[in-house]
Amino acid sequence: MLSRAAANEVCSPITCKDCGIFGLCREVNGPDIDLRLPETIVRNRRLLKRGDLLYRVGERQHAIYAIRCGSIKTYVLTDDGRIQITGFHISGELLGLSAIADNQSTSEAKVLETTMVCEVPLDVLEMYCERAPSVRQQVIKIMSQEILDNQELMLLLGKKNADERLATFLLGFSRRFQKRNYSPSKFNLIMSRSDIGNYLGMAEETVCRVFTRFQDDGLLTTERRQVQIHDLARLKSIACG
Amino acid sequence: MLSRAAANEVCSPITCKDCGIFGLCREVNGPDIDLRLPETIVRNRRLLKRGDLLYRVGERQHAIYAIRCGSIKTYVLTDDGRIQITGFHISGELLGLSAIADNQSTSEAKVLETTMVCEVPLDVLEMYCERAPSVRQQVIKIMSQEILDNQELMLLLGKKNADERLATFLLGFSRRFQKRNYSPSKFNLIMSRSDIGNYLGMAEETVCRVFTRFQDDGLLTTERRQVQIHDLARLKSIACG
DNA sequence: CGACCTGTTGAGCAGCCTCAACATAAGTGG
DNA sequence: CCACTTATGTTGAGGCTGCTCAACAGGTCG
Repeated sequence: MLSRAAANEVCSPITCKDCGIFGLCREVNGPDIDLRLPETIVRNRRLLKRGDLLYRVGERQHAIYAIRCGSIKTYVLTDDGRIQITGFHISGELLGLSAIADNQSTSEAKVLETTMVCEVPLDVLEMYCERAPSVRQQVIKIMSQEILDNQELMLLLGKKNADERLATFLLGFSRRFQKRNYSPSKFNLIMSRSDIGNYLGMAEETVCRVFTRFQDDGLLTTERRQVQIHDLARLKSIACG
Repeated sequence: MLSRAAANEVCSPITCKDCGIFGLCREVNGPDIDLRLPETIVRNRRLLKRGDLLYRVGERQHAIYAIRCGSIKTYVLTDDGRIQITGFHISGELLGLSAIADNQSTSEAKVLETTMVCEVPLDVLEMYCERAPSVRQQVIKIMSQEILDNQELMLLLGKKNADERLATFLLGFSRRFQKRNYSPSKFNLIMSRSDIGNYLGMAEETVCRVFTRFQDDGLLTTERRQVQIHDLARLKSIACG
């Protein structure tokens, strides 16, 4: 069997091509070339290992980040330390958008596996938003998309039962992997059962039980974090929106 | 006792002063006057009555909206028609930001009481984003703030119990009314118990029961939608983040 | 090899939901 | 203006989904 890293993602030599702001970089080097912006929008790259915090609550935040390869979870906290995971982010996705409001992060980002991120300082981003219309439009589009994703999670947390939650979760990952030309029916989950449960608003044990039930029903096969979906259609009907 | 409308909001003659894009309008008429933008950013105003839909799922959406006076609830739906209310919006707030991603609304907006909205077409907004840096920054800030608010709701839906949910909800409204120079401790809720329950991910009956318990504990007094909070500090400690 | 982390399964319980009945306010039409 | 209908809010009883606590198996890593 493939190792976890090999199955989902492969880190290639550092280029701007695969990062979440690929579009931004492309625009800078392409259609808007008349702007003669001397440098790339990415000012720094950082290599992080499992458990590292990319940013934490209350910290001043001067940049947004794009994941080049690897994966990161983001979460918010209650006063007494309870955690709600708000997203699992994989290569090509942007992080830190909620900090733009007041340059201060209200959430935390923890690295799940060895991860490379591209850093875009907020002032550089602002400069590009000023000069490159397509960059500006893309930033707004990405933020709008994040609001949309959050709405879907709220629907899940507020109105779905355990089966629907897990089915929705698996479908989401299936689609995201497919978009990156990985298999939509066979993939490695990058996070623990406990993290899945936290994200979906249910106990770790309940996640296990639903996985077991899905497996007994012939919907899928699991072996720890490796998932093989056998009946995407039925999974969709369970997920229900 | 004051009527519901009179207690919370008073509609003044139509100016741009009180709407959510006041800042935008101000900028257009102020610091960036050198831009010589001929018109105001608001192109249309609409008067809506209780039950009207401002926009609905799947509809093409060409504008965002600012509430001048009144109130509107927004919600998303599952395939089988379950609803999750994602927000209650009052005067001065912006709606429809999630539609920018693909010019199509994935949520619905239903009017709770007679309401006046200002309409800003997306292309006009884009034009102002191009020419007025402060408008651009403000739009991004507002979207960032919405992401932040949604994160708080996810925390509530995923990790809080019934008491914490209602306390958090009441505090949120207390703060919003205070920001508008209304009393933070005495106000009219603009929505039904059923809507509160839906928003907070709990049954209408549970909302009632928690209200009753809070009242028995001397935290507050209610009479239908009129709420008087007696112990904001204790409510805060219950809300827990 | 032992310590630890992660995942799985069982038993019992509790918080909240569902269903039902009723009270009161608000809306509607004659 | 009143009688009727409808919408909204409140309270009770009982049941169910999913949580908590606990034990254990299998990987992983020093």
